[in-house]
Amino acid sequence: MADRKRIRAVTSVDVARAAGVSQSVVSRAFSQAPGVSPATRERIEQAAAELGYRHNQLARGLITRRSNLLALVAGVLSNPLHLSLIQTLSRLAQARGYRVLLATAPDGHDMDAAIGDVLAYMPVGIVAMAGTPSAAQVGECARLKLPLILVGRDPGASLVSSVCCDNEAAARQVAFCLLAAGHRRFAFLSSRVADTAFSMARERGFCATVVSAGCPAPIVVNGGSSYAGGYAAADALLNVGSLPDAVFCAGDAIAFGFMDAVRRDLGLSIPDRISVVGFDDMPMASWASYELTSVRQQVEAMADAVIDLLLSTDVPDLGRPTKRLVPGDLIIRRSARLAPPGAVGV
Amino acid sequence: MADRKRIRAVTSVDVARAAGVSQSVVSRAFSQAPGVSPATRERIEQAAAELGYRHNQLARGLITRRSNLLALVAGVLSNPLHLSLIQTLSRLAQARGYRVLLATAPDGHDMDAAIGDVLAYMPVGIVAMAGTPSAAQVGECARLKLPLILVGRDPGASLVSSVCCDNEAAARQVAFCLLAAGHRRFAFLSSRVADTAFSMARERGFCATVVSAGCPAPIVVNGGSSYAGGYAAADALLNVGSLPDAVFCAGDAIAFGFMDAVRRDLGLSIPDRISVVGFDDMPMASWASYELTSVRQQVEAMADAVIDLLLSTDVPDLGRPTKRLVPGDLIIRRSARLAPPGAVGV
DNA sequence: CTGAAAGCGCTAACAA
DNA sequence: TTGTTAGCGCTTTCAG
Repeated sequence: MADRKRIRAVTSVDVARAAGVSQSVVSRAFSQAPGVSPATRERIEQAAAELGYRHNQLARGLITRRSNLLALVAGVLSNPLHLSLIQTLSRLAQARGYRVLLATAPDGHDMDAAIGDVLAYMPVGIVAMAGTPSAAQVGECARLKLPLILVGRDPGASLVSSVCCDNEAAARQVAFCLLAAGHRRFAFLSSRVADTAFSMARERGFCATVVSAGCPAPIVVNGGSSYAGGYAAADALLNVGSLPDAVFCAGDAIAFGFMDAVRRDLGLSIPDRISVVGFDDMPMASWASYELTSVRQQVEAMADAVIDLLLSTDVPDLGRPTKRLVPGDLIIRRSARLAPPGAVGV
Repeated sequence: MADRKRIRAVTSVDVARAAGVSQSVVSRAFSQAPGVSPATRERIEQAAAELGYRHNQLARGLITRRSNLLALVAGVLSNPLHLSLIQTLSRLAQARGYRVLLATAPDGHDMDAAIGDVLAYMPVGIVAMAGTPSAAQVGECARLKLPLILVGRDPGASLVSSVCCDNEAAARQVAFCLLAAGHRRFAFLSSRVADTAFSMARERGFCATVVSAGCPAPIVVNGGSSYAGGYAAADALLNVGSLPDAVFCAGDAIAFGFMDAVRRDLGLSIPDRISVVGFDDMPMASWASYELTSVRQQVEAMADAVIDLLLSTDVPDLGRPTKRLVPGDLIIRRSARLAPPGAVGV
C-alpha cells in the first residue's frame, strides 16, 4: 500500500517521520517561517538531506496561490540586449527565491495569448519585453492584482507600469555634445518600421534639441533597424542633398551599415568628414573597425528596477502606473567629434 | 462562507455548476481526455469562457507529477546563438503545450544547484545549455527518470544525451574546401580558454584533414573567443613566421578581429592574400565590411531534436545516452577562396 | 458518457 | 514551540 504509486517521491511527511516531528513543523522549517527551534530545524534539515527531500513548489504554489515564478513574456527577441536582460532578470529573480517562466509570443501574434497561458501558473508577476500587451490584458492583470511591467519600451498611452531607458534624454545629450563640437547639419536614421516607440523617442529628443539650438531640423531617414537600412541611408542622404555633419542612429546596426557605406562607397573619413553616433552599444561598437560612440542602456539597473517594482508592489496601480526611466550612458569612442557630456553640462 | 477567501479564483467547480455537470467532466474536457460528449464539451467551454476560467497548472501538475514545464538550465549566455536557441526551444515547447522554466547558473557556479532548484517544479525534462551538469547530477536525473539533454556542446565523457552541431564534420568540410582551392599553409584560431569542447572538436576536424592531405599541421593560436583575441592572433602568427594561406576561426568574433588586423594593420587583402573562415554565422558575418564565409549552426533543427528527444523518451537511457549531431551549413561569402562543398564531394 | 470520492504535497489557522 | 486539521484545484479510479 505504501508503494502502490510508481515512484513515491520523498515528501515532507517522510521527513517528519524521520526527524520525529509533525509534518507541519517540517513545512515551517522549509518555508523560512519562524516558530521552529534551532535544534528541531537542524534535525529536520539533516533528515531531509539524507532522504533527498525536495520542497515541492507545485503544492506550495497551489495553496499559497503564488508559484514563486516570475513570468517573462516576450515577443520576437533579436537584440543582444534582450539576452542580457533575460539573464540579468533571471539572476536577480533567483537571488530573491523566484524563478523565471518564459513565454514567447510567436512572430506576428500579440502577447495576450502568452500572458493568458502564463496566468495558469500563478506567477508573482509578469514582465513583458519586446512587445506590448493590449489594454484589455493589462486590465485583466490589474483585476487579478498581478503586477505587470513593461521593460525596454515606452508604454505610450497604455496604462502599464514600465521600466525603460530614457531614450529622449539620451538623445538630447547626444545632440548637445554634437552641437558643442560645432556640428550644425544633422540627420537621424530612424528604425520606425521595426518599432515606433523607442525610435520615436530618440528622434524627438534629438531633433528638438538640434532645432532649439537654432540649427535646421535634422533630415530623418527611415530605413528599418538593420545594417542594410543604415547602408542604404547614405545614398538616401545624398539624394536629398549633401551629407550632413553628424548622424545619430536609432540603433548600432544602422550605424555600422552607415559607416561602411560612407567609408567604402563614398570614401569619406569618419569622424573627420562626418560624425556618427549609435544607440545600444552592442559588443562590436568597441571593435577596431568601428569604434562607435554609442548610448549604452544600463541593463543591470533596468533589471533591478523591474524586480524591485514587481516585488515591492502590493497592489498594482491600475490607472496610475509607475514609469521608471533609467538613464543611458554615452560611451565615447572615435566615430564622432563631440564634447564630453561633462563639458556641456548634460 | 463562500467569499471568506480573498479573491476566490474561478475553479473547475464553478464551471461545472454553471454548465450543469460534475466537476470531473470539466476536468476531462480540459485535459483533452476522451469520454466527453461533444454537446457537453461545448457547454463546458462556453461556461468556462463566460466565467473566465483558467486551467490551474499548479494543481494539475501536483496530481499528475508533471508540471508541463520544460526546464532550461543555462550557464553564462553570451552568444547570439543562445538567444535564438532559447526562443526556438520556447516556441516549439509551447506548440506542444509546454512552457519553459528558465534557471541560470550564476557566473562561476556550476549548474548543479540550478538543476536542483528546477526539480522542485517537476519539469517534464531538462535542457542544459552553455554549461555542463556534473556526473552526479546526471545520475540523479536518470534516477528520477527525468530526461536531461545537453544542447550545443559535446558531452565528452559525460553520460548525458546531447544535441550538438557536428563541429568536427563541419571543420573537415571547411578544410576540404580550402584545400581544394589550393591553400597549403593553414592556421586555426582557437578559443580554448573560453570553452574547450566545441573549439577542440573544430580544431581536431580541421587539423586532421589538413594533415592527411599532406600539408603541414596548422599553426594553432589560442587567444580566447573574442574579437580582441582574433586581432591579436595576426601578430602572433607573424611572430611565429609568415602568415598562412588560410585561417579557420573557432568563432566569428575571432574572425572579425583577425580580418581587421590583417587589413588595417598589415594592409593585406582578404581573400587575395589570405582566406578567412569563421564559425556560427553571426548576423554581421553578412555585413559588407566582412562578408565572412562561416559555418552556420542549424538552430531550428537542433531545437527540434532537443524537443523530440525530450518528449519521446520514455525512459532516459542512463549509461546509453543518445547523441544527436546536427550538420553545420557552410555559408559561402567572400572572405575565403574556396571550392564549393559540392565540388569536392563533402 | 457521467458522477462521487479519494487524494497529490503542501500551508495556515487553531489548539495544545 | 509543536501538533491537528482542513483545504488549495485538480486528476483519476471506480460505480452508475
